[in-house]
Parts: sequence; structure tokens; C-alpha cells
Amino acid sequence: MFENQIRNKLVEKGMKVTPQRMAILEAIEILNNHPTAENIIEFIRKNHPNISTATVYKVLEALVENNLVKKVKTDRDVMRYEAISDHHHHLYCAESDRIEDYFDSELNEIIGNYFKKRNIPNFRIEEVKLQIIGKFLNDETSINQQIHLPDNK
Amino acid sequence: MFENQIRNKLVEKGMKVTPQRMAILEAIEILNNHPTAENIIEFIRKNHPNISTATVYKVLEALVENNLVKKVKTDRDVMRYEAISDHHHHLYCAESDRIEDYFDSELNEIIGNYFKKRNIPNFRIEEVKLQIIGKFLNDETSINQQIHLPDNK
DNA sequence: TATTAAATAATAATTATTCTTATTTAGTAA
DNA sequence: TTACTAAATAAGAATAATTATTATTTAATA
Ligand SMILES: [Mn+2]
Ligand SMILES: [Mn+2]
Ligand SMILES: [Zn+2]
Ligand SMILES: [Zn+2]
Repeated sequence: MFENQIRNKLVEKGMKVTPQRMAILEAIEILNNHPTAENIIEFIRKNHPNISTATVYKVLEALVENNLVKKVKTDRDVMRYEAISDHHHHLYCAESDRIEDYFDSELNEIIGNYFKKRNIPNFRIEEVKLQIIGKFLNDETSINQQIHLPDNK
Repeated sequence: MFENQIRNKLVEKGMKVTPQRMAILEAIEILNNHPTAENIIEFIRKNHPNISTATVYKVLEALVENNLVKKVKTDRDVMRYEAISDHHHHLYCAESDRIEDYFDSELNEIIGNYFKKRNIPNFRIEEVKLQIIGKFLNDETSINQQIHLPDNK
């Protein structure tokens, strides 16, 4: 059951399970399009009308600290968040501030192999992420899609 | 002469040349480590003590609009800026918030070729940038270095 | 069930950035 | 050169996002 998966994520990290944390983590996963704190608040107030703004920010920090959530920054002055998931990259259009996930294991392999042979002096790589900047050609109604490329070699 | 190069960049874009714009663009180029608006103001006020904060933000917007400067985003809630230069990627450590440029034409070619054959549905790519996330192994004093990899195939 | 450290709510404060408006200036052309 | 005008700047107020403070509540544990 979905609720229990979320509870387990908190428990696995040794975090106290609170209704606020459950609601926020669930909101990020359901919204699934790099929501802002404000988006999250709006969403969870439907079921949880008394949650405090400051709590949402505090919980988000805690989730980020514990690697359950990542910050995603755009050209604008608002932080956005996403649930941790499989390694992926981002398609981003500065004009619309729209972000879509881009999964591509063939690309990951190419890049992984490249940096295996190519050493960067004085730097230990932990993760390589692409920002693929450009324009979406479809309209904004199809938000929340994820691009998963098939492995068509 | 350096000052004239900067003037020319403004002129080429059809922008009015003002002491404020000259100073800000020069500051970004000299500082050369993805400074914040605040960093720029601090630097500029040495020679230009009366520049207004709002002017710095307005000028930065104008420079970004005219493709003389780019915004650089990190995990923190402050925008950073860099002068336009050859296409490059970023080494980034979230802990220290340090960013270094990473130039690698072999890598650019691999990625360019990859996306030539690999079409992304409903998206027109304008630019592909890597965020290489990890840890710097040297201390913070060696800030402002740029990593240029030799083409040692 | 009682204890306690940690989390939350409410609200004030701070920070980064943007807006407003009066004044100044860069570029242009008489 | 000088005058003109649109655009840029300075100063300060305003806003928006985020963080800090502190009293109250609660989840986990014994
Ligand atoms: Mn802001
Ligand atoms: Mn902010
Ligand atoms: Zn994502
Ligand atoms: Zn850079």
C-alpha cells in the first residue's frame, strides 16, 4: 500500500514518522513535476488544512538531508523539489520554466564509461547530471509526462 | 585593451554603454568564479562606490537577455552569474557551493553525436550542459581555476 | 503510561530580488 | 556643439521566498 511505502522510507532513514512528513513526501511523489514549496502546500492543504508553511520548509530540508528528496533549481528564484528516483536527467525550458525527467540508460552508460577513463584532477565525481535545455514542442497540458527512451540501438 | 573589449561586447549587442554596465561585465569576467549579485556589488563598489543594488540586478537581467551573461544555478537560494564563454560544464560541490568550469571538447563531441542520432520526442535541444557533482579534493584557496582537459585520446 | 527529544504551529525576521518614481545620461541629430 | 529623448540609474519601498524563534504538541521508547 502506497501509504506504507512512504512510511517505510522515513523509517529506513531513522526519521520520525509524522503526518506532515508523510503528506509532504506523498505530495512530491504524486505531483511528480518538480513542485515548489508553494505547490506542495496547496496540494496538501486539501486533506491537511492546518499545516504550517514553516513546517513544510523544515520538512523539505529534513527530507533533502536524508536523501529522500532533491532540490532542483531553475532560472527563477524559487526552489523546486523531486522525490529521489532512478538516475535521470532534466529537460528544461527557461521560457516556460517547465522541467521534465529524461531517463536514458544508454546515455548513462556512455557517460559513465567516459568518466571511468577520463580522470578529473582534484575532483571526486559522485554524480553526473545533464541539463538538456531547449523548447518543448507540445503544449503545457501534457505536463507530468516522463520521457523514457527505449533502448533502440 | 580590456576595457575596450568589454565596451565592444555591449556595442555589438546594441546596448547603451554605461559605466555601470561596463563595471558589472568586467567584474564578472575578472572574478571569474560564478559570483552572486552581492559578490559583484562588493567588488565594484571599490571603484564605483555609488552604484545601486537595484541597478546591478537590472543590469544583470539586461546582460542575460543579451546573451553576454548566463545564470548559474546551485542548490542554494542565490543566483550566480558567469560571462558567456566557450561551451563548458560545471564541477559542483553542494557542501562548499563551489563551482569550477570544466572544458572538455572530446566529451562535447560524444554528447553532440549522441543527440544527433537520438531524438527526444516533443523537444528541441538548444544546449546540453553537465553538472558534475562531487567533492573537490584540494582546498578552497585554489579557487578560480579552470579545468581544461588536454585531448589525450 | 510516563518521559523526553524532536517536530510542529504561529508568527516574526531575514534575504534576495523586484518595483516605483524622480533624476540623470548616452546616443543621436539638428 | 548643443539640444533632445528614450533609456538607464539611484534611492528607497515593496514583495516573495525562505529561515529563525519559541511555545506547544507529539512520536518513539522504556
Ligand atoms: Mn525572492
Ligand atoms: Mn529567495
Ligand atoms: Zn527530475
Ligand atoms: Zn561556468
